[in-house]
Amino acid sequence: MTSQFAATQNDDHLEKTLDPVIGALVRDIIGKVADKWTMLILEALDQHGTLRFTEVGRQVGDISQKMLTKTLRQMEYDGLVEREVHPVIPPHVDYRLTEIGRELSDAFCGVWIWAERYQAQIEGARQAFDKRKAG
Amino acid sequence: MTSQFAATQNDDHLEKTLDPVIGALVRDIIGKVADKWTMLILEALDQHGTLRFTEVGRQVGDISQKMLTKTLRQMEYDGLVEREVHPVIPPHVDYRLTEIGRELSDAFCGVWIWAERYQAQIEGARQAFDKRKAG
DNA sequence: CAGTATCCCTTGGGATACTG
DNA sequence: CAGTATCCCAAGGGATACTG
Repeated sequence: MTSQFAATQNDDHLEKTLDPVIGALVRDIIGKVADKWTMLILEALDQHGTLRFTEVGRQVGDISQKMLTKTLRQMEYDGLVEREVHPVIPPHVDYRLTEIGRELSDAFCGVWIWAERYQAQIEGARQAFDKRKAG
Repeated sequence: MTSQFAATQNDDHLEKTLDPVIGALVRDIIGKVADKWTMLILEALDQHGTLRFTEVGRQVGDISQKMLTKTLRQMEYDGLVEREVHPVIPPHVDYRLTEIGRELSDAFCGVWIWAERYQAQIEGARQAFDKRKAG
């Protein structure tokens, strides 16, 4: 804990911080999973079921090979995707969501809908903010 | 578009990428909002209603003043939080969620629940991954 | 095809010090 | 109290080249 906001020890009437209720592992998981590329890949695999490496990249669109590899590895590590290698030449590798990957995709669904629904309002808020600062 | 996975032009039978259906602005919004600190602050303000600058930091726990300021500014810019300055000495600044901030918090709720529910399974997947690579 | 390795620049993010 | 400003290091992330 190196936070500049740690509660003082004798202030025991203070409400607890998020730490105890949320837990370090959950925070770590959120840190890994609340990521743009993860969300995009989750979405792509959720829509298409099974995709090859290159197909995932094509579906996501604007992603470099490096980030695609890295994000897929992390997702595999966390058990969100299954990776199936067909030992043929040229190589053929399939990716698909696991059960918990699908569940996470479902959980993020609400966030996608939120972003879609309020994009105009967010744009408005940004312009209002700029105008406020300028004026 | 600098992706290495762009569909070739004459392959018009290919399924469309996520780009047209998701949209650049929505992707940008997700990029801003799918962030560990944003999620934690959203959660803190959702639980407590209104908090002062320092209180937000204390509730989040392990956040530096720099990231707290920066994240709160971005959230204000996007219209997720309202910032109310009381012109007194010493300064007093209140933060609270806007309507769309609360909606986003709700949308993220499913992700928190997912992380909470599957943390053991994720830990298991990680250990299995390590063992697979080691063995 | 499905990567890995390298280079190199940008951003994230903590620590510390200072200010109205 | 609620910030800004500065320094500095680590991680993100694109481009290119190479490999089984």
